Amino acid sequence: MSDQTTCRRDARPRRLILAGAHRQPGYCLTCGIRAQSVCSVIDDDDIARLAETAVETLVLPGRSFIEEGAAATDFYNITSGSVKLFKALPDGRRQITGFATTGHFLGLAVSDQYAFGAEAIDTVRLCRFSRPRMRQLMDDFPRLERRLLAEASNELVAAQNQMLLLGRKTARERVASFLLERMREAQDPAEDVPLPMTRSDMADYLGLTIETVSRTLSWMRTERLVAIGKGHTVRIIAMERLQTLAAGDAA
Amino acid sequence: MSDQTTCRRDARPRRLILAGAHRQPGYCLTCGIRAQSVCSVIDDDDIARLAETAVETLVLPGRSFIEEGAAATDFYNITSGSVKLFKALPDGRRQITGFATTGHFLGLAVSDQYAFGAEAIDTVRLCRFSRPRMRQLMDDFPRLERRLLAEASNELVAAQNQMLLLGRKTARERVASFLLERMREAQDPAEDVPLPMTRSDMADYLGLTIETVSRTLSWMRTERLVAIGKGHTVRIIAMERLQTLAAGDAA
DNA sequence: GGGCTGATTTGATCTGAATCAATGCCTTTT
DNA sequence: AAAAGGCATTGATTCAGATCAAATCAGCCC
Repeated sequence: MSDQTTCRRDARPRRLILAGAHRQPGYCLTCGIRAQSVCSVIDDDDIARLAETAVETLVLPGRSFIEEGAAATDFYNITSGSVKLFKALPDGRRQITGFATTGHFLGLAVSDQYAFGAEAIDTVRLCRFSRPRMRQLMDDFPRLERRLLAEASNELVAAQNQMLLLGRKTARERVASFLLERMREAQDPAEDVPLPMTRSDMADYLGLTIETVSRTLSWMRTERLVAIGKGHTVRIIAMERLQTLAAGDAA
Repeated sequence: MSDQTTCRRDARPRRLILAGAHRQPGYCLTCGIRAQSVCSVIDDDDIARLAETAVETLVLPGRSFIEEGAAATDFYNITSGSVKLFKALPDGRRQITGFATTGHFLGLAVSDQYAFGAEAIDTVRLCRFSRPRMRQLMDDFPRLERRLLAEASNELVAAQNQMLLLGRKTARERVASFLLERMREAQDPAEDVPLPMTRSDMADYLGLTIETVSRTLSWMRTERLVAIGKGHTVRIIAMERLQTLAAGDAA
């Protein structure tokens, strides 16, 4: 743990640059997740402008690509994989402020510097947009700025819900809320809820400890609220009871 | 307490409408806080457009003007007074997500409905802008939308800091952080820190109880970190020690 | 298959803050 | 001026979750 912490603090963010900027519009034209991301507001006619701005990046599991406090030079759009966003205290205490996945746009919560760090949970692919270029795109395409404002609004709503959870919910209510949120985020809600992150990450997101997260999941299994599957998945069995618990409505 | 809670839940938001929309640009031209608010991006030449959109509103202490879950019809700009923004659970547990004061623009954290409630701490004056009209202004004045995106970004940064506080800080660290934040918000940082809200509100903001907030302030007084003044003010005595405590850096 | 490492679960004990209770203080009302 | 009401402080006790410790599990590598 101490070795990992040291390594994480001193290591420069490492990632593979695939090929630098792709100057051909085909890059963005063939993007599989364009429809669900902020890029969808740019028409096919103008797609070259977008493509010349985007730099595709691969980040290996456990590697970070945004360092808290660093100068805010870029925006990022996640094209595949899972990312944890976090803030840390000097003694290593950590609060994960969000989990981001395919289609999430990162970089709105900044002033001059990044207010958070970002680290890949599994293998992650990103498009990186430099802030000056993005600024120019926003000026040229007002729809883009409008879309970013909508993204920011959604993030603010989510942040307020997280504050309520952290400030006032019990451990059980927090874990229940977390499972339901993960389910909503999944591409196919009918399947098992994918939980690619560790118990430690969940704890850092919920303001709890690893042991309490584990204990609570075990309690839910015993109460037949969920079934804990293999390969980092959870199946929700008693959906309404879980929702009642998450809403703070249990008797 | 229960009587107040009941009243607060059932009462329709009450406020005084001063005179309806002011159709004369003089209204916004003479606004004392325009320079520090989002309205500053609108030039004097175009001020009539702004004035015809703004509805001045007076809200008495204790009254709410935004109801969580209601249809999001308006934005608000605070022109004087203090406001608490909050989310509530069914059993009355409450999390204050922010304190807003002069110059704060409210209404960005919404989807179709308001995700939070807002209530006046003291006498509050507001300008209200209907969302359709504001939408039109944003289209006509791209600077405005850009400014709102910057406001949203700042709010996201603040939200992340609040998540860190709620998720990982001790009670002492929380109260210290709160005092420093209030000091930064005050118009004149050289004077005593104004705390117009009750201990209960502080507790709901910090994820603590009334007693813990009071105990912690008393401890700080005993340790000569602060002096607790009359009329809802606190004077910070040992600034650096308080900053160290708030940063989670105390030994 | 065996060994190793990191993650997860489980058990026992501890603790920071919550809860409950009472008192004090300040402001408003009569 | 006295009473009432609301807020703040203080003391005693309790408790939800943290901390500490150990056992088990899962995945990877040889």
